[in-house]
Amino acid sequence: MFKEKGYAATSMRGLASEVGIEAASLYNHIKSKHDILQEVCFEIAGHFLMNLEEPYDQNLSATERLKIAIENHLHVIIDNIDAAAVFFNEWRHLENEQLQIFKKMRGDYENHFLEILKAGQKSGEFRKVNEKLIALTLFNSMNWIYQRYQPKGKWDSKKIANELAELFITGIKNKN
Amino acid sequence: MFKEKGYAATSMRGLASEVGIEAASLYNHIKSKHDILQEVCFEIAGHFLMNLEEPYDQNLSATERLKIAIENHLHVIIDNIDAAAVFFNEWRHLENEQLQIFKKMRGDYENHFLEILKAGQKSGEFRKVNEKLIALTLFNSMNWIYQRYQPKGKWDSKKIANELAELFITGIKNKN
DNA sequence: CCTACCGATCGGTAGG
DNA sequence: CCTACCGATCGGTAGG
Repeated sequence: MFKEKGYAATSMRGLASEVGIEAASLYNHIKSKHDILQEVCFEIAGHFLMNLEEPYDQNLSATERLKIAIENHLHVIIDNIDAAAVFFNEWRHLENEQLQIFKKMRGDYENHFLEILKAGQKSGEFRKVNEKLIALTLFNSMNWIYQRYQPKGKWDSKKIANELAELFITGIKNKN
Repeated sequence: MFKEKGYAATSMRGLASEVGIEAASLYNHIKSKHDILQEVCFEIAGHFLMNLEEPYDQNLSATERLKIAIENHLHVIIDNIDAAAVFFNEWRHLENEQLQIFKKMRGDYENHFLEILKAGQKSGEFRKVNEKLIALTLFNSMNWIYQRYQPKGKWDSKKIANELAELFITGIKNKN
């Protein structure tokens, strides 16, 4: 419901009737409406950040690391498609410290892409680009997929990852 | 306020106090809260669609047409940055026919990118790609820019357009 | 898990 | 443009 109507437009009574109980009964399972949003957002944030913590083989090229980062990112979205939608659209309804923590996590995550781009330019694999612009473009170009991906549809998550990785890597490769 | 808090979480009283009047007085200028959303969404939709209606030189290559489409699209967003944010985030609060019209317009617009990709593959300018996936990726990879673009910041709208166009066109060009 | 209820706030209208 | 107000609905609590 958060995905379809948005956090603010979803009522506790609406959530309750979806589960078949009264609104008051929800409070035996959760502390508040905000609590649900927090749990969803930070659960997904945790999935994304886990991808960063995996130690990577130092021998991997920036190209290979970028490909893995794209694959991992897409898999988190596709494996948690409804929660990912809430994560991307409703995070701004987080409050105070939660919002700060969220923004910090997102920044750290974006920096991962930035660092790979820098490494690739340094090694000569990638051409000279506006790293920040391209890192944000790359990041955001994957984040719409929850809107269109259908679990039983004709798109396969591995094919999507391969196609997007090829698009971007070809797009920033040094020509030669 | 729709941009920062979202449509549902923005109250008429909040809007009114931002303008320095009482909530009731707003209704001398607008019909309803929904009306404001509609006007914002369809104003931007109109800007996007105007880009499609411009007749294009039949001699232009798909590559050149794609570049122009990217430039036009980014300019609409950058020239209407707050309204564009509402357009992208709040359209789902449109109702009934308005929502149907909106989705149809968006579909038509996405098809424009799709057609350029198809034309480029036919002419041999572009390699074989999953056109629909790449068209949606291209479309969505530009739509985050309102989140980060600062009118007085260091990014220039033409530089952004050039850099993104180069990224994508290089990414789908035939190798030779 | 429920009924019953709280104060607050919502979009909007009447009437001036 | 305002005051005054409408019915509806909100998130949440008390008490069982």
